[in-house]
Amino acid sequence: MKLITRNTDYALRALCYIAEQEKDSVSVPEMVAALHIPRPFLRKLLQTLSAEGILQSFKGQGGGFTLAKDPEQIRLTELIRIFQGTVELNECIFKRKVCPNRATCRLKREIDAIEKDVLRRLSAINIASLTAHRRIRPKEGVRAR
Amino acid sequence: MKLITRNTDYALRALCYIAEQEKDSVSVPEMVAALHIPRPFLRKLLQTLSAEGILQSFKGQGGGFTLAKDPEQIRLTELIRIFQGTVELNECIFKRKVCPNRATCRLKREIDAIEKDVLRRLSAINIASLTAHRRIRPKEGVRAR
DNA sequence: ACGAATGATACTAATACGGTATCATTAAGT
DNA sequence: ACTTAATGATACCGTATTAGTATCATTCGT
Repeated sequence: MKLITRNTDYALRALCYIAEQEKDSVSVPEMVAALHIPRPFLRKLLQTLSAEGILQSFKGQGGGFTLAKDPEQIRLTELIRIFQGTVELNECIFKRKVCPNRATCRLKREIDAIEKDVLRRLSAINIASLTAHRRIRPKEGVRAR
Repeated sequence: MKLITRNTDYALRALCYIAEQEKDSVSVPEMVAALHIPRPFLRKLLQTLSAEGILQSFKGQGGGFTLAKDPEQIRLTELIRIFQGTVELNECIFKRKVCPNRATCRLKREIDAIEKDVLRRLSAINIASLTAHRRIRPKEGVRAR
């Protein structure tokens, strides 16, 4: 049973790495060298983050990725949602229908409470809280090169 | 992302059902009728519980299953271990080796803390806490029929 | 002896996870 | 304009886990 899959883990590492660089953009080759993540896998993952609006990408020679949001705004729960779907520790078998079992529904309440707790704690984790120093991001849309 | 799989869920229901019956043993046909779990699936699951010492089984005509332990002693964490393996929300990618990433290790500490908390709360859940009333179990090895 | 139950075990189908491969598109540098 | 180095999009593959089925052997009450 895993709470965090490799996808999410790699994404976290990549995002932290990007956040820590004092650059305008970080390329895949650089991240492959630094993080030892399989190249095609990392690429797919970064593209997903880009499509989700977490990274901003720059195509062409000298291109790469940069954070599209403040590090504080990139939360672990969001990454889990992207790569692992909704956080539902529970998922009652009898969806929508009235649950016919008293014990099961009591269980559901318990698990729900635990889930809420886990989510609260997970959502406190973000890229800023995982990196030591803050990075000054360039202004919206501007990119000095 | 699921914390509890269907196996574990079904096992919980079956165990609660058995606990709630005031009988010496409960048969598979009865449970199939009551719980709507696919028969072969339920059978396999009960056999596993039997092999793990959680249920006691009686073969032959009129046979069935009964709890082998007090309901308080049958914990959710135990069922999760049986059907889903060790509870490890974390599982660092770099096992044994020194983790090369500062941010990742900070994450690991956080997740570890959350995991400990989840386990503590899950282990408080057991068959007794999920069923309304207590069942008076027959004495060790004795079975009036 | 028969029937109704569990024991043991092998098999199948669906899904998620981890990873690869390929071609298209874009933009910088010459 | 051409080349090159980067990302975009998309399809594919292998393995593990989960969910479920099928079959035959064994046991025991009647």
